[in-house]
Amino acid sequence: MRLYIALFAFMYDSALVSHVLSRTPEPAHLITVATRFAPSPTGRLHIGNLRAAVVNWLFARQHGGRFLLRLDDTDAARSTEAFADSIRHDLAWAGLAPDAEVRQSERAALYDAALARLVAAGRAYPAYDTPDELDLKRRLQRAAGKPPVYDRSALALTDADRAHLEAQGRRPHWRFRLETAAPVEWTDLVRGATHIDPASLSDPIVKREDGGWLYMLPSVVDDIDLGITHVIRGEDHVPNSAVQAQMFAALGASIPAFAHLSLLTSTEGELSKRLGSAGVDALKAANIEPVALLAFLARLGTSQPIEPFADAAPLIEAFDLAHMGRATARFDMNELVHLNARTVHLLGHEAVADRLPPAIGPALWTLLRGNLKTIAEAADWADILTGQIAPPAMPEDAAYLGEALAHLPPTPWDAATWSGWTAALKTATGRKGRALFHPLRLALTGRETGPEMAALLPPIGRERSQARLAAASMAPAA
RNA sequence: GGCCCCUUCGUCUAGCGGUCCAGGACGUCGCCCUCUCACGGCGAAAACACGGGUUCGAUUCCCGUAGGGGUCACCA
Repeated sequence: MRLYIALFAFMYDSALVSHVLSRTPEPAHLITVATRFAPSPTGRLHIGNLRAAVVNWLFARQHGGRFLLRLDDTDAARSTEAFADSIRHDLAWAGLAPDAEVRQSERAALYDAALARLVAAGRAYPAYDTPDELDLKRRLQRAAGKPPVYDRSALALTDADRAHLEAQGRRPHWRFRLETAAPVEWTDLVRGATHIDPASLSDPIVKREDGGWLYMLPSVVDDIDLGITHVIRGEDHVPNSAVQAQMFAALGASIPAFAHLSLLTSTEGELSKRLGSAGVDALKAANIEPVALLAFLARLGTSQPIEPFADAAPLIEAFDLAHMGRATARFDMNELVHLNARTVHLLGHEAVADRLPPAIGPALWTLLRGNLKTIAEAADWADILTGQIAPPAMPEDAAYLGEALAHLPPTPWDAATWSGWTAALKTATGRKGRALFHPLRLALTGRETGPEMAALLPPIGRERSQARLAAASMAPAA
Protein backbone atom coordinates (compact mmCIF):
# COMPACT_ATOMS: atom_id res chain seq x y z
CA MET A 1 0.00 0.00 0.00
CA ARG A 2 2.78 2.37 0.93
CA LEU A 3 4.46 1.53 -2.35
CA TYR A 4 1.32 2.38 -4.31
CA ILE A 5 1.07 5.75 -2.65
CA ALA A 6 4.70 6.52 -3.32
CA LEU A 7 4.33 5.43 -6.89
CA PHE A 8 1.21 7.48 -7.38
CA ALA A 9 2.84 10.50 -5.82
CA PHE A 10 5.79 10.09 -8.15
CA MET A 11 3.59 9.84 -11.22
CA TYR A 12 1.52 12.78 -10.15
CA ASP A 13 4.65 14.74 -9.50
CA SER A 14 6.18 14.17 -12.91
CA ALA A 15 2.90 14.94 -14.61
CA LEU A 16 2.86 18.21 -12.74
CA VAL A 17 6.43 18.98 -13.64
CA SER A 18 5.93 18.38 -17.32
CA HIS A 19 2.74 20.43 -17.24
CA VAL A 20 4.57 23.35 -15.73
CA LEU A 21 7.44 22.98 -18.14
CA SER A 22 5.17 23.03 -21.12
CA ARG A 23 3.92 26.44 -20.06
CA THR A 24 7.35 27.87 -19.46
CA PRO A 25 9.38 29.42 -22.24
CA GLU A 26 11.65 26.68 -23.47
CA PRO A 27 15.02 26.62 -21.70
CA ALA A 28 17.90 26.14 -24.10
CA HIS A 29 18.49 22.53 -23.12
CA LEU A 30 14.92 21.58 -23.97
CA ILE A 31 14.95 22.93 -27.49
CA THR A 32 14.38 20.04 -29.85
CA VAL A 33 17.52 18.64 -31.32
CA ALA A 34 17.82 18.82 -35.08
CA THR A 35 20.65 17.40 -37.14
CA ARG A 36 21.17 17.27 -40.86
CA PHE A 37 23.00 15.18 -43.35
CA ALA A 38 24.04 17.38 -46.24
CA PRO A 39 25.55 15.50 -49.16
CA SER A 40 25.87 17.07 -52.53
CA PRO A 41 24.30 15.03 -55.32
CA THR A 42 27.47 14.95 -57.37
CA GLY A 43 28.20 11.30 -56.73
CA ARG A 44 27.16 8.17 -54.90
CA LEU A 45 27.33 7.94 -51.14
CA HIS A 46 30.51 6.31 -49.86
CA ILE A 47 31.39 4.90 -46.51
CA GLY A 48 32.57 8.25 -45.14
CA ASN A 49 29.27 9.91 -46.05
CA LEU A 50 27.40 7.02 -44.60
CA ARG A 51 29.20 7.35 -41.31
CA ALA A 52 28.30 11.03 -41.06
CA ALA A 53 24.69 10.13 -41.84
CA VAL A 54 24.68 7.36 -39.22
CA VAL A 55 26.08 9.61 -36.51
CA ASN A 56 23.65 12.42 -37.28
CA TRP A 57 20.79 9.95 -37.32
CA LEU A 58 21.80 8.27 -34.05
CA PHE A 59 22.24 11.60 -32.32
CA ALA A 60 18.84 12.88 -33.45
CA ARG A 61 17.09 9.65 -32.56
CA GLN A 62 18.69 9.51 -29.15
CA HIS A 63 17.46 12.99 -28.34
CA GLY A 64 14.04 12.56 -29.83
CA GLY A 65 14.99 15.15 -32.40
CA ARG A 66 14.75 15.59 -36.13
CA PHE A 67 17.12 14.23 -38.77
CA LEU A 68 17.03 16.13 -42.03
CA LEU A 69 18.37 15.41 -45.48
CA ARG A 70 19.66 18.51 -47.16
CA LEU A 71 20.72 18.13 -50.75
CA ASP A 72 23.50 20.62 -51.36
CA ASP A 73 22.91 21.00 -55.07
CA THR A 74 24.08 24.58 -55.56
CA ASP A 75 26.69 23.36 -58.03
CA ALA A 76 24.30 23.01 -60.94
CA ALA A 77 27.00 21.80 -63.29
CA ARG A 78 27.89 18.75 -61.21
CA SER A 79 24.63 17.93 -59.43
CA THR A 80 22.29 15.44 -61.05
CA GLU A 81 18.84 14.11 -60.31
CA ALA A 82 20.14 10.58 -60.66
CA PHE A 83 22.61 11.09 -57.82
CA ALA A 84 19.92 12.73 -55.70
CA ASP A 85 17.80 9.62 -56.18
CA SER A 86 20.67 7.31 -55.42
CA ILE A 87 21.29 9.16 -52.17
CA ARG A 88 17.66 8.82 -51.13
CA HIS A 89 17.64 5.14 -51.99
CA ASP A 90 20.92 4.39 -50.28
CA LEU A 91 19.79 6.19 -47.14
CA ALA A 92 16.52 4.28 -47.14
CA TRP A 93 18.38 1.01 -47.59
CA ALA A 94 20.58 1.80 -44.63
CA GLY A 95 17.48 2.49 -42.54
CA LEU A 96 18.33 6.16 -42.10
CA ALA A 97 15.03 7.68 -43.12
CA PRO A 98 15.15 11.47 -42.93
CA ASP A 99 12.29 13.33 -41.26
CA ALA A 100 12.34 15.90 -44.03
CA GLU A 101 14.26 16.84 -47.14
CA VAL A 102 15.24 20.20 -48.54
CA ARG A 103 17.11 21.15 -51.67
CA GLN A 104 19.33 24.18 -51.76
CA SER A 105 18.57 24.80 -55.41
CA GLU A 106 15.03 25.74 -54.36
CA ARG A 107 16.03 28.15 -51.63
CA ALA A 108 18.00 30.88 -53.44
CA ALA A 109 15.62 33.60 -52.26
CA LEU A 110 16.64 32.92 -48.68
CA TYR A 111 20.31 33.17 -49.56
CA ASP A 112 19.84 36.43 -51.44
CA ALA A 113 18.07 37.95 -48.47
CA ALA A 114 20.87 36.86 -46.18
CA LEU A 115 23.53 38.25 -48.47
CA ALA A 116 21.68 41.55 -48.66
CA ARG A 117 21.70 41.73 -44.87
CA LEU A 118 25.40 40.98 -44.74
CA VAL A 119 26.15 43.62 -47.35
CA ALA A 120 24.09 46.14 -45.43
CA ALA A 121 25.98 45.26 -42.27
CA GLY A 122 29.32 45.63 -44.02
CA ARG A 123 30.08 41.92 -43.69
CA ALA A 124 29.95 41.10 -47.38
CA TYR A 125 31.43 42.88 -50.36
CA PRO A 126 31.69 42.58 -54.10
CA ALA A 127 35.00 41.60 -55.67
CA TYR A 128 36.09 41.56 -59.28
CA ASP A 129 39.28 39.56 -59.25
CA THR A 130 39.38 36.96 -61.96
CA PRO A 131 40.18 33.34 -61.17
CA ASP A 132 43.49 33.76 -62.97
CA GLU A 133 44.44 36.81 -60.92
CA LEU A 134 43.53 35.03 -57.71
CA ASP A 135 45.47 31.99 -58.72
CA LEU A 136 48.52 34.06 -59.49
CA LYS A 137 48.35 35.86 -56.15
CA ARG A 138 48.13 32.55 -54.34
CA ARG A 139 51.15 31.19 -56.16
CA LEU A 140 53.16 34.25 -55.26
CA GLN A 141 52.15 34.06 -51.62
CA ARG A 142 52.96 30.41 -51.41
CA ALA A 143 56.30 30.91 -53.09
CA ALA A 144 57.08 33.56 -50.50
CA GLY A 145 56.30 31.08 -47.74
CA LYS A 146 53.17 32.94 -46.78
CA PRO A 147 49.69 31.50 -46.38
CA PRO A 148 47.63 32.02 -49.56
CA VAL A 149 45.09 34.34 -47.99
CA TYR A 150 43.04 36.76 -50.07
CA ASP A 151 44.50 40.27 -49.80
CA ARG A 152 41.12 42.01 -49.73
CA SER A 153 42.09 44.33 -52.54
CA ALA A 154 38.42 44.51 -53.52
CA LEU A 155 37.70 46.21 -50.22
CA ALA A 156 39.79 49.15 -51.37
CA LEU A 157 37.71 49.65 -54.48
CA THR A 158 35.91 52.98 -54.69
CA ASP A 159 32.45 53.42 -56.14
CA ALA A 160 34.12 54.91 -59.21
CA ASP A 161 36.40 51.87 -59.52
CA ARG A 162 33.43 49.54 -59.39
CA ALA A 163 31.45 51.61 -61.89
CA HIS A 164 34.44 51.50 -64.18
CA LEU A 165 34.75 47.73 -63.88
CA GLU A 166 31.05 47.24 -64.43
CA ALA A 167 31.23 49.48 -67.48
CA GLN A 168 33.86 47.13 -68.84
CA GLY A 169 31.35 44.33 -68.47
CA ARG A 170 32.90 42.85 -65.32
CA ARG A 171 30.44 41.27 -62.91
CA PRO A 172 31.19 40.88 -59.22
CA HIS A 173 31.39 37.81 -57.04
CA TRP A 174 30.68 38.29 -53.37
CA ARG A 175 32.87 37.67 -50.37
CA PHE A 176 32.05 37.43 -46.69
CA ARG A 177 34.31 39.68 -44.64
CA LEU A 178 35.91 37.75 -41.83
CA GLU A 179 36.45 39.39 -38.44
CA THR A 180 40.13 38.72 -37.88
CA ALA A 181 40.70 40.42 -34.56
CA ALA A 182 40.18 37.41 -32.32
CA PRO A 183 40.42 33.66 -32.75
CA VAL A 184 37.22 31.75 -33.32
CA GLU A 185 36.75 29.31 -30.48
CA TRP A 186 34.24 26.64 -29.67
CA THR A 187 33.97 23.47 -27.67
CA ASP A 188 33.72 20.78 -30.25
CA LEU A 189 31.62 17.83 -29.15
CA VAL A 190 34.29 15.48 -30.46
CA ARG A 191 37.54 17.40 -30.42
CA GLY A 192 37.03 19.49 -27.30
CA ALA A 193 38.42 23.03 -27.16
CA THR A 194 39.01 24.14 -30.73
CA HIS A 195 40.34 27.43 -32.00
CA ILE A 196 41.04 28.77 -35.45
CA ASP A 197 42.76 32.03 -36.29
CA PRO A 198 40.56 33.66 -38.94
CA ALA A 199 43.54 35.72 -40.10
CA SER A 200 44.88 32.51 -41.61
CA LEU A 201 41.72 32.21 -43.71
CA SER A 202 40.56 34.02 -46.84
CA ASP A 203 37.31 35.92 -46.91
CA PRO A 204 35.21 33.20 -48.47
CA ILE A 205 33.48 33.75 -51.77
CA VAL A 206 29.80 33.10 -51.10
CA LYS A 207 28.25 33.93 -54.46
CA ARG A 208 29.85 33.41 -57.80
CA GLU A 209 30.16 35.84 -60.66
CA ASP A 210 27.52 33.85 -62.56
CA GLY A 211 25.13 34.16 -59.62
CA GLY A 212 25.62 30.59 -58.42
CA TRP A 213 25.80 30.00 -54.69
CA LEU A 214 28.77 28.42 -53.01
CA TYR A 215 28.60 26.09 -50.04
CA MET A 216 29.49 28.39 -47.19
CA LEU A 217 26.59 30.81 -46.79
CA PRO A 218 23.62 28.69 -47.93
CA SER A 219 24.62 26.07 -45.42
CA VAL A 220 24.46 28.59 -42.61
CA VAL A 221 21.21 30.13 -43.83
CA ASP A 222 19.60 26.71 -43.99
CA ASP A 223 20.92 25.67 -40.61
CA ILE A 224 19.33 28.79 -39.16
CA ASP A 225 16.08 28.42 -41.08
CA LEU A 226 15.71 24.73 -40.26
CA GLY A 227 16.64 25.14 -36.63
CA ILE A 228 19.66 22.88 -36.78
CA THR A 229 21.05 22.56 -33.27
CA HIS A 230 24.00 20.27 -33.92
CA VAL A 231 26.25 20.36 -36.95
CA ILE A 232 27.95 16.99 -37.12
CA ARG A 233 30.32 16.48 -40.03
CA GLY A 234 33.81 15.37 -40.98
CA GLU A 235 36.85 17.14 -39.61
CA ASP A 236 37.70 18.44 -43.07
CA HIS A 237 35.09 21.07 -42.20
CA VAL A 238 36.88 22.45 -39.15
CA PRO A 239 38.11 25.61 -40.91
CA ASN A 240 34.66 26.03 -42.46
CA SER A 241 33.13 25.96 -39.02
CA ALA A 242 35.25 28.92 -37.98
CA VAL A 243 34.00 30.88 -40.99
CA GLN A 244 30.44 29.77 -40.51
CA ALA A 245 30.43 30.56 -36.80
CA GLN A 246 31.08 34.15 -37.83
CA MET A 247 28.27 33.96 -40.37
CA PHE A 248 25.79 32.73 -37.78
CA ALA A 249 26.77 35.61 -35.54
CA ALA A 250 26.68 38.16 -38.36
CA LEU A 251 23.18 37.00 -39.21
CA GLY A 252 22.11 37.41 -35.60
CA ALA A 253 21.60 33.69 -35.05
CA SER A 254 22.89 31.52 -32.28
CA ILE A 255 25.75 29.25 -33.25
CA PRO A 256 24.88 25.55 -33.29
CA ALA A 257 27.02 23.01 -31.50
CA PHE A 258 29.76 21.61 -33.70
CA ALA A 259 31.02 18.05 -33.76
CA HIS A 260 33.80 17.15 -36.18
CA LEU A 261 34.29 13.48 -36.80
CA SER A 262 37.71 12.11 -37.60
CA LEU A 263 38.04 10.90 -41.15
CA LEU A 264 38.14 7.25 -42.14
CA THR A 265 40.95 5.63 -44.02
CA SER A 266 40.81 2.34 -45.89
CA THR A 267 43.11 -0.57 -45.23
CA GLU A 268 45.08 0.58 -48.25
CA GLY A 269 45.36 4.03 -46.74
CA GLU A 270 42.92 5.80 -49.02
CA LEU A 271 40.85 8.46 -47.36
CA SER A 272 37.17 7.82 -47.11
CA LYS A 273 36.21 11.16 -48.59
CA ARG A 274 38.05 10.23 -51.74
CA LEU A 275 37.10 6.59 -51.65
CA GLY A 276 34.39 5.75 -54.11
CA SER A 277 34.79 1.99 -54.00
CA ALA A 278 33.16 1.39 -50.64
CA GLY A 279 29.71 2.46 -51.69
CA VAL A 280 26.31 1.03 -50.99
CA ASP A 281 26.53 -1.08 -54.14
CA ALA A 282 29.59 -2.86 -52.78
CA LEU A 283 27.88 -3.37 -49.43
CA LYS A 284 24.81 -4.81 -51.09
CA ALA A 285 26.96 -7.04 -53.28
CA ALA A 286 28.60 -8.37 -50.10
CA ASN A 287 25.14 -9.04 -48.66
CA ILE A 288 25.78 -6.75 -45.71
CA GLU A 289 22.75 -6.30 -43.46
CA PRO A 290 21.83 -2.64 -42.95
CA VAL A 291 21.73 -3.18 -39.19
CA ALA A 292 25.28 -4.59 -39.31
CA LEU A 293 26.45 -1.54 -41.24
CA LEU A 294 24.72 0.67 -38.71
CA ALA A 295 26.41 -1.08 -35.78
CA PHE A 296 29.76 -0.95 -37.50
CA LEU A 297 29.64 2.73 -38.36
CA ALA A 298 28.20 3.63 -34.99
CA ARG A 299 31.15 2.05 -33.22
CA LEU A 300 34.12 2.28 -35.57
CA GLY A 301 36.58 4.82 -34.24
CA THR A 302 34.90 4.91 -30.85
CA SER A 303 35.89 3.45 -27.53
CA GLN A 304 32.84 1.24 -27.50
CA PRO A 305 33.21 -2.34 -28.70
CA ILE A 306 32.11 -3.19 -32.21
CA GLU A 307 29.43 -5.78 -31.54
CA PRO A 308 26.44 -7.18 -33.38
CA PHE A 309 22.90 -6.03 -32.66
CA ALA A 310 19.59 -7.26 -34.01
CA ASP A 311 18.17 -3.74 -34.17
CA ALA A 312 19.13 -0.10 -33.79
CA ALA A 313 17.60 0.54 -30.37
CA PRO A 314 20.61 -0.37 -28.21
CA LEU A 315 22.90 1.54 -30.56
CA ILE A 316 20.78 4.64 -30.22
CA GLU A 317 20.71 4.31 -26.47
CA ALA A 318 24.43 3.79 -25.99
CA PHE A 319 25.53 6.38 -28.54
CA ASP A 320 27.72 9.22 -27.29
CA LEU A 321 29.81 11.67 -29.30
CA ALA A 322 32.23 11.71 -26.38
CA HIS A 323 33.20 8.14 -27.27
CA MET A 324 34.42 9.17 -30.72
CA GLY A 325 38.16 9.19 -31.15
CA ARG A 326 40.12 12.02 -32.75
CA ALA A 327 42.53 9.96 -34.80
CA THR A 328 41.64 8.75 -38.28
CA ALA A 329 40.22 5.27 -38.02
CA ARG A 330 40.75 2.45 -40.46
CA PHE A 331 37.75 1.06 -42.30
CA ASP A 332 38.25 -2.64 -42.95
CA MET A 333 35.67 -4.34 -45.15
CA ASN A 334 36.67 -7.73 -43.73
CA GLU A 335 35.73 -6.57 -40.26
CA LEU A 336 32.34 -5.48 -41.54
CA VAL A 337 31.85 -8.85 -43.21
CA HIS A 338 32.65 -10.58 -39.95
CA LEU A 339 30.34 -8.33 -37.96
CA ASN A 340 27.67 -9.07 -40.52
CA ALA A 341 28.04 -12.80 -39.91
CA ARG A 342 27.73 -12.34 -36.16
CA THR A 343 24.71 -10.14 -36.77
CA VAL A 344 23.01 -12.79 -38.89
CA HIS A 345 23.55 -15.28 -36.05
CA LEU A 346 21.22 -13.37 -33.79
CA LEU A 347 18.54 -12.19 -36.21
CA GLY A 348 15.11 -13.64 -35.53
CA HIS A 349 13.14 -15.42 -38.24
CA GLU A 350 10.51 -12.69 -38.33
CA ALA A 351 13.19 -10.12 -39.13
CA VAL A 352 14.44 -11.96 -42.20
CA ALA A 353 11.47 -14.07 -43.33
CA ASP A 354 10.78 -11.88 -46.35
CA ARG A 355 14.24 -12.59 -47.71
CA LEU A 356 14.26 -16.32 -47.00
CA PRO A 357 13.22 -19.11 -49.34
CA PRO A 358 9.75 -20.34 -48.28
CA ALA A 359 11.26 -23.69 -47.32
CA ILE A 360 13.22 -22.08 -44.47
CA GLY A 361 10.70 -21.76 -41.65
CA PRO A 362 11.42 -20.58 -38.11
CA ALA A 363 12.79 -23.93 -36.95
CA LEU A 364 15.17 -24.36 -39.85
CA TRP A 365 16.24 -20.74 -39.61
CA THR A 366 17.18 -21.15 -35.98
CA LEU A 367 19.09 -24.29 -36.90
CA LEU A 368 20.94 -22.64 -39.75
CA ARG A 369 21.63 -19.06 -38.81
CA GLY A 370 24.67 -19.79 -36.65
CA ASN A 371 26.40 -21.12 -39.73
CA LEU A 372 25.52 -18.33 -42.13
CA LYS A 373 27.72 -15.41 -43.02
CA THR A 374 24.96 -13.75 -45.00
CA ILE A 375 21.23 -14.24 -45.26
CA ALA A 376 21.68 -14.98 -48.95
CA GLU A 377 23.42 -18.22 -48.00
CA ALA A 378 20.13 -19.50 -46.61
CA ALA A 379 19.11 -20.18 -50.21
CA ASP A 380 21.97 -22.68 -50.57
CA TRP A 381 20.78 -24.44 -47.45
CA ALA A 382 17.24 -24.53 -48.75
CA ASP A 383 18.58 -26.59 -51.64
CA ILE A 384 20.59 -28.80 -49.33
CA LEU A 385 17.65 -29.46 -47.02
CA THR A 386 14.65 -29.44 -49.30
CA GLY A 387 15.95 -29.41 -52.85
CA GLN A 388 18.61 -30.87 -55.05
CA ILE A 389 22.39 -30.63 -54.80
CA ALA A 390 25.17 -32.46 -56.55
CA PRO A 391 27.51 -33.83 -53.89
CA PRO A 392 31.21 -33.99 -54.74
CA ALA A 393 32.63 -37.25 -56.03
CA MET A 394 34.52 -38.92 -53.19
CA PRO A 395 36.38 -41.89 -54.65
CA GLU A 396 38.63 -42.13 -51.59
CA ASP A 397 35.60 -42.82 -49.42
CA ALA A 398 33.54 -44.76 -51.96
CA ALA A 399 33.63 -47.99 -49.99
CA TYR A 400 32.75 -46.29 -46.75
CA LEU A 401 29.87 -44.36 -48.30
CA GLY A 402 28.61 -47.59 -49.84
CA GLU A 403 28.57 -49.09 -46.38
CA ALA A 404 26.72 -46.04 -45.10
CA LEU A 405 24.16 -46.44 -47.85
CA ALA A 406 23.63 -50.08 -46.88
CA HIS A 407 23.08 -49.14 -43.23
CA LEU A 408 20.71 -46.23 -43.96
CA PRO A 409 17.95 -46.59 -41.34
CA PRO A 410 14.34 -47.00 -42.37
CA THR A 411 11.93 -44.10 -42.06
CA PRO A 412 10.53 -42.36 -40.10
CA TRP A 413 13.57 -40.25 -39.29
CA ASP A 414 13.87 -38.19 -36.15
CA ALA A 415 16.51 -36.50 -34.00
CA ALA A 416 17.86 -39.87 -32.88
CA THR A 417 18.31 -41.30 -36.37
CA TRP A 418 21.78 -39.87 -36.82
CA SER A 419 23.26 -41.38 -33.68
CA GLY A 420 21.71 -44.77 -34.38
CA TRP A 421 22.98 -44.78 -37.94
CA THR A 422 26.51 -43.65 -37.11
CA ALA A 423 26.74 -46.09 -34.20
CA ALA A 424 25.93 -48.92 -36.57
CA LEU A 425 28.46 -47.62 -39.08
CA LYS A 426 31.09 -47.39 -36.38
CA THR A 427 30.64 -51.06 -35.56
CA ALA A 428 30.55 -52.11 -39.18
CA THR A 429 33.59 -50.15 -40.36
CA GLY A 430 35.66 -49.51 -37.26
CA ARG A 431 35.78 -45.84 -38.13
CA LYS A 432 35.37 -43.17 -35.51
CA GLY A 433 35.65 -39.43 -34.98
CA ARG A 434 36.38 -37.31 -38.00
CA ALA A 435 36.80 -40.29 -40.32
CA LEU A 436 33.36 -41.45 -39.35
CA PHE A 437 31.52 -38.15 -39.60
CA HIS A 438 33.25 -35.92 -42.07
CA PRO A 439 32.63 -37.99 -45.24
CA LEU A 440 28.97 -38.23 -44.35
CA ARG A 441 28.63 -34.48 -43.86
CA LEU A 442 30.38 -33.82 -47.13
CA ALA A 443 28.34 -36.34 -49.09
CA LEU A 444 25.03 -35.38 -47.56
CA THR A 445 25.39 -31.57 -47.56
CA GLY A 446 28.17 -30.93 -50.05
CA ARG A 447 29.80 -28.71 -47.43
CA GLU A 448 32.72 -28.89 -45.05
CA THR A 449 30.90 -27.11 -42.25
CA GLY A 450 27.38 -26.65 -41.00
CA PRO A 451 24.96 -27.26 -38.17
CA GLU A 452 25.06 -30.56 -36.33
CA MET A 453 24.15 -33.49 -38.55
CA ALA A 454 21.67 -34.98 -36.10
CA ALA A 455 19.41 -31.99 -36.67
CA LEU A 456 20.12 -31.79 -40.39
CA LEU A 457 19.29 -35.40 -41.18
CA PRO A 458 15.49 -35.40 -40.69
CA PRO A 459 14.81 -32.43 -43.00
CA ILE A 460 17.10 -33.88 -45.67
CA GLY A 461 15.21 -37.14 -45.44
CA ARG A 462 15.96 -40.68 -46.52
CA GLU A 463 15.34 -40.29 -50.21
CA ARG A 464 17.74 -37.42 -50.73
CA SER A 465 20.31 -39.02 -48.44
CA GLN A 466 20.20 -42.19 -50.43
CA ALA A 467 20.66 -40.42 -53.72
CA ARG A 468 23.52 -38.26 -52.45
CA LEU A 469 25.42 -41.14 -50.87
CA ALA A 470 25.06 -43.09 -54.09
CA ALA A 471 26.26 -40.16 -56.19
CA ALA A 472 29.22 -39.38 -53.94
CA SER A 473 30.41 -42.97 -53.74
CA MET A 474 30.37 -43.36 -57.49
CA ALA A 475 33.84 -43.37 -59.02
CA PRO A 476 34.32 -40.45 -61.44
CA ALA A 477 33.38 -41.40 -64.99
CA ALA A 478 36.42 -42.63 -66.88
C1' G B 1 54.95 26.39 -47.68
C1' G B 2 51.31 28.72 -43.53
C1' C B 3 47.77 27.21 -39.99
C1' C B 4 45.32 23.10 -37.44
C1' C B 5 44.91 17.95 -35.87
C1' C B 6 46.70 12.99 -34.89
C1' U B 7 50.54 8.83 -33.19
C1' U B 8 48.85 3.07 -26.90
C1' C B 9 48.35 -4.63 -28.55
C1' G B 10 47.57 -6.74 -36.00
C1' U B 11 42.74 -3.40 -35.76
C1' C B 12 39.15 0.13 -32.95
C1' U B 13 40.40 2.15 -28.45
C1' A B 14 40.53 3.14 -22.33
C1' G B 15 43.97 5.96 -19.83
C1' C B 16 43.18 12.71 -18.15
C1' G B 17 51.31 12.23 -12.82
C1' G B 18 51.79 7.32 -8.79
C1' U B 19 45.92 2.85 -8.78
C1' C B 20 49.58 0.73 -15.53
C1' C B 21 55.27 -4.87 -15.35
C1' A B 22 48.82 -0.44 -19.17
C1' G B 23 42.16 -2.11 -19.29
C1' G B 24 38.16 -3.57 -23.00
C1' A B 25 36.48 -5.21 -27.94
C1' C B 26 37.55 -7.59 -32.87
C1' G B 27 41.09 -10.71 -34.94
C1' U B 28 44.90 -14.56 -33.64
C1' C B 29 46.22 -18.85 -30.67
C1' G B 30 44.75 -22.57 -27.03
C1' C B 31 41.11 -25.19 -24.20
C1' C B 32 35.96 -26.78 -23.45
C1' C B 33 31.31 -28.38 -25.79
C1' U B 34 30.97 -32.34 -29.80
C1' C B 35 32.34 -40.00 -31.27
C1' U B 36 33.33 -34.74 -37.03
C1' C B 37 33.25 -29.31 -38.69
C1' A B 38 30.79 -24.87 -37.81
C1' C B 39 28.08 -22.14 -33.96
C1' G B 40 28.70 -21.27 -28.78
C1' G B 41 31.54 -20.95 -23.91
C1' C B 42 36.28 -20.15 -21.40
C1' G B 43 41.34 -18.63 -21.41
C1' A B 44 46.20 -16.90 -23.30
C1' A B 45 49.76 -14.15 -26.14
C1' A B 46 49.96 -9.23 -27.94
C1' A B 47 51.00 -2.01 -27.49
C1' C B 48 52.59 3.38 -24.67
C1' A B 49 56.62 6.29 -32.49
C1' C B 50 61.61 8.44 -31.13
C1' G B 51 64.77 12.07 -28.36
C1' G B 52 65.16 15.64 -24.74
C1' G B 53 63.23 18.05 -20.60
C1' U B 54 59.76 19.14 -15.97
C1' U B 55 58.95 16.05 -11.57
C1' C B 56 60.51 12.19 -5.96
C1' G B 57 57.78 9.77 -10.09
C1' A B 58 55.77 10.01 -16.65
C1' U B 59 51.47 6.42 -21.22
C1' U B 60 49.70 10.83 -18.85
C1' C B 61 52.71 17.77 -18.74
C1' C B 62 56.40 20.81 -22.04
C1' C B 63 59.84 21.11 -26.29
C1' G B 64 61.86 18.89 -30.46
C1' U B 65 62.30 14.88 -34.31
C1' A B 66 59.96 11.39 -37.40
C1' G B 67 55.54 9.69 -39.53
C1' G B 68 50.30 10.40 -40.83
C1' G B 69 46.04 13.58 -41.83
C1' G B 70 43.12 18.09 -42.75
C1' U B 71 42.80 22.90 -44.91
C1' C B 72 44.36 27.07 -47.67
C1' A B 73 38.73 26.50 -55.00
C1' C B 74 34.08 31.55 -58.31
C1' C B 75 33.93 22.19 -55.10
C1' A B 76 31.22 20.62 -51.03
